[in-house]
Amino acid sequence: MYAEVFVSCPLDSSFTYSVPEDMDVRVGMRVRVEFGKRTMQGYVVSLHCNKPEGFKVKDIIEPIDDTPIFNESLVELAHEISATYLAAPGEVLSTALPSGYRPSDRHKHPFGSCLKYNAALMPQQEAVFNAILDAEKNDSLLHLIHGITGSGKTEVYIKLAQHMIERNRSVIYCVPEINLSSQIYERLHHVFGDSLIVYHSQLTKNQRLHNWKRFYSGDARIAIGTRSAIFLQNSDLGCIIIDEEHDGSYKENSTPRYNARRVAFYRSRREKCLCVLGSATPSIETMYAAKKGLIGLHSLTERYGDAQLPEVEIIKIDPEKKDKNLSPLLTLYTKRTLDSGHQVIYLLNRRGFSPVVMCGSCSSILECPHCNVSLTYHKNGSLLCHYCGYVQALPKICPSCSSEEIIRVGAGTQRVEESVEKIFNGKNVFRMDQDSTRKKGTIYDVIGRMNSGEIDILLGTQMVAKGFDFPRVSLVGVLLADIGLNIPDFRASERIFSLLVQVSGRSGRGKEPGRVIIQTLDDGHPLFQFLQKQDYEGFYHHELETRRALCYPPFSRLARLLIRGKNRDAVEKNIYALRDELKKNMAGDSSIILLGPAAAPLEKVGDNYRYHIILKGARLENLCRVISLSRHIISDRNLYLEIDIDPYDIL
DNA sequence: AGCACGCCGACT
DNA sequence: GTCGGCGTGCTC
Repeated sequence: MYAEVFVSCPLDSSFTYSVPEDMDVRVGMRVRVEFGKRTMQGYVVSLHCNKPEGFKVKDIIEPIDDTPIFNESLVELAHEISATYLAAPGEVLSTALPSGYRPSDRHKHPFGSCLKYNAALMPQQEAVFNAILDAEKNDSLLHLIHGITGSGKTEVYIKLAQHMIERNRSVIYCVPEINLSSQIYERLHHVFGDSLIVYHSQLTKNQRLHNWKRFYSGDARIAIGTRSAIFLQNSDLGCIIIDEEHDGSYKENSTPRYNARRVAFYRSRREKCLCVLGSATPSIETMYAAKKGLIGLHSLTERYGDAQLPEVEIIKIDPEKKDKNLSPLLTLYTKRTLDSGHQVIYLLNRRGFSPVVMCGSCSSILECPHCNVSLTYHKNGSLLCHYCGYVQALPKICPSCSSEEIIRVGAGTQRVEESVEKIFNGKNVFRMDQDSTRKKGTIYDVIGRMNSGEIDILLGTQMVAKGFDFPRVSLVGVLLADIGLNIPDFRASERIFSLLVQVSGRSGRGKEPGRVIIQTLDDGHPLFQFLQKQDYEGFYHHELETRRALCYPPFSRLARLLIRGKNRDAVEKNIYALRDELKKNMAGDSSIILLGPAAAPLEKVGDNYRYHIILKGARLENLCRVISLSRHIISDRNLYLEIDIDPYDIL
């Protein structure tokens, strides 16, 4: 007996190993094999009796699993993903499957008591629930729930999940971040008990394996997790839920660069299961597909309970003024809100103390020696690179002109925390960013302290914007809405609009009406008009026209080819060679547009120079064909070619 | 991707 | 003479 085995290597084909007489090896098992000089984990995708010729066959060393942990349908899915994202099937399988050896159930989820499940659906929610199930009968499987913040999308998801589980089918519930998964975990646990598992990268390998097996066997029927949960296997998948479908974290940032949302579409089609996307600010691509009728569109326009959408005010701030971080109006509203016993959330999407340190004499900016980004000053006196983690002490004199006039420009969460504490003396300010929540469980702690009323002002980066449900927050302040708006990326507007709608939605979730104050340097930017009216439709149409004019998605598919390496000349030389090869292979295909080559906006990260080419094409197959034909041109082992199909950002 | 082999420069 | 640079090729 012989087994076709994939290993995690950038190689297209499987390898044949012989199965020793007395060894129990079945399709869907992981095995240990000798591959060249090393032993690796392999994935058995088929068995046969044809003695291969032309090479000597090695024995499988031993099976890792005693029973299969995946089936043929995952193998087919892996091939589809491999073809779409131009990654090797073995690499896809190793990403999709858990890698532990000994299943462990030692994982304990932190429990709090901040959320309660309310089973009653409001009429709109009920209508959406019914519409989706009706459509399912007609094999209409893809659905988008466009629901304003606080409209109770989660209740609809839960009802759908219950419906499936009652019919002995299973459910995968994807959320963008682990952060959110612990909150929703608790809520779902009340409903589904031990039938629920979690699946994300913060579990250990063995915990992942344990949960994978529980879901695979049908012992657990519902899984909540981040993007990797999209690969969970089950004999009868009934529904995939992609919450906050617009979120960029569904896109994997290393090979295979898949998007869990697209994988969900593939699985929905293959396994005839429902796929329900939800968002208050759907991605332009998803909404476009919905409006074209390719995805069923459902709206939730009312907030759950008695809550109303908050009132939004846009304030132009003067960068010259001393109180630019906290305008008089925001200060006033904050005082009022705190005086009435409510809570405030401030969003400042930038961590550290000050994002730029420059010399007042020669105006040179201190940059990371490994990346071409400015170093951020942190409170402990260090200068930190937010890309590669490089740390150095704040220099006493300017490295280029030796002047002693070192100025810290701009404000991050740390600096604003200091001034907010000063202004609202005696109030409890909590700063929530990557630096303050590095320790496990901190976020859970914050949730408890917000609910108990211990925290008055929660100040943080985009972390504070997502998914929280604090009924006593009635004011949200965005301290500088411009951060990230002007980066050279076609999704910048969409990202910021979504973030600002999301954070606005944290205000006014209880009985008290909410208010949002957005401070910006550029109140003329069209985005703010739509934001002020909480007008997603308006923003969508505006953004769609921009995309149409420049032929960006949804009017094209994109592929990004990036070469990185330590030697700038080699990178540059090879990106031009790649350009020539692509052009050659594109000949006659006028449907593909090639942009570049150019230095990537982040030209150097971690000592690697980065140059890229963007391809736009009407059809993904054509893009993939041209890339496949051209990629071999890069053979320099000191260079690395990143192929990113449907990139989320192009920095 | 690793990890070999292999073929030339500068060292004890 | 050999230690070690990284170009090229293979992995069942």
